[in-house]
Amino acid sequence: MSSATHFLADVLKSLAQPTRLKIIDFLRDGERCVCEIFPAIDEEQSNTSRHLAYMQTHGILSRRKDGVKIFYAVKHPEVLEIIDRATAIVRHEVEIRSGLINAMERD
Amino acid sequence: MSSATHFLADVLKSLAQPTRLKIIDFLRDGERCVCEIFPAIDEEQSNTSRHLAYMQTHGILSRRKDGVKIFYAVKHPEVLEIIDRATAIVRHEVEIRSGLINAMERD
DNA sequence: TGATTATATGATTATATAGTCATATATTAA
DNA sequence: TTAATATATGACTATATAATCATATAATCA
Repeated sequence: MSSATHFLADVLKSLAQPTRLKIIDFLRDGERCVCEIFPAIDEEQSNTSRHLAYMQTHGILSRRKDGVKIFYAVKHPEVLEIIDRATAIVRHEVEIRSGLINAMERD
Repeated sequence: MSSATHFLADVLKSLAQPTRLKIIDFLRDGERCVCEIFPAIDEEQSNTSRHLAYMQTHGILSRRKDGVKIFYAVKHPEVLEIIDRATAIVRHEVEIRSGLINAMERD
C-alpha cells in the first residue's frame, strides 16, 4: 500500500476522534495555550496534552512556546473545511434517517 | 460528550483508513459491485466486504442489489471534497518537511 | 534557592480495529 | 435439484487507541 495513502489516512485519523474534534472546535477563533484548552473541553490535562501532541505530529496543529505556556493553533484552513463538510454529511444523514422513521410511523 | 460530535467523528473515521480510501478512490467513477472492487484494490473479498458494510452503515456509501451482485457507490459528494482537502494538507506537509530536510542539508 | 505553575510522559488498562480463514447464505444457471 | 457464483459473517489474533494516575521536566517568581 502506498505511503501517500497511509499519510492521507493519518491526517484524517487526526480529525476522527471526539476529543480532538472538541479541541479543533475550540481553536477556531485562533491559538490557545494548553491551560485554556483542557478546561474548555472538560478533559484531563494529560489526555488533552497527548491529543495535542498527536495532532501536532501529524501536521494538523502548530505549536508555539511562550515562557511556560505552549500555544497550539489549527495549521491548515483545510482542516476546518473538512470538518464543515463532514458536518454537512451528518446533517444529510440525520435528515434521511428521521425521514425513514417518519415513514415507518405512517405505516 | 454530545452525540453529534460522536456522529461527526464516526463519519471521519469511516474515511480515515487506507483500505477504505482505496475503495472510495475506486468508486470515484461511479458505482461498482463487490466483485469488481476487491480485485481492483487487491484486498481479500471478506475484508473488502467488511469495510464496505462499515461505510454503508456510517452513511458514506449507498448499496444497491441487482441479482447476486451488490453495487456500492459514494453517497455524498462531500466525501470526495473531504479527501481532496486532506490530500492538499498532505501536499503542504510534504513541502514543509522536504523544505526542512533541505535546510538541514545546507547547514 | 525553593515554591509554584504549565506541560509532557511512563506505565497500565480496557476497548476497538483490521485482517484472515472457514463457512453460511442467497441468487442464478444448468 | 445440483452446481456455481457473489456476498456476508462467525471466530480468532495481533495491534492500535484512549484514558487515567502518578510523576518528570521546564520556566517563572518570591
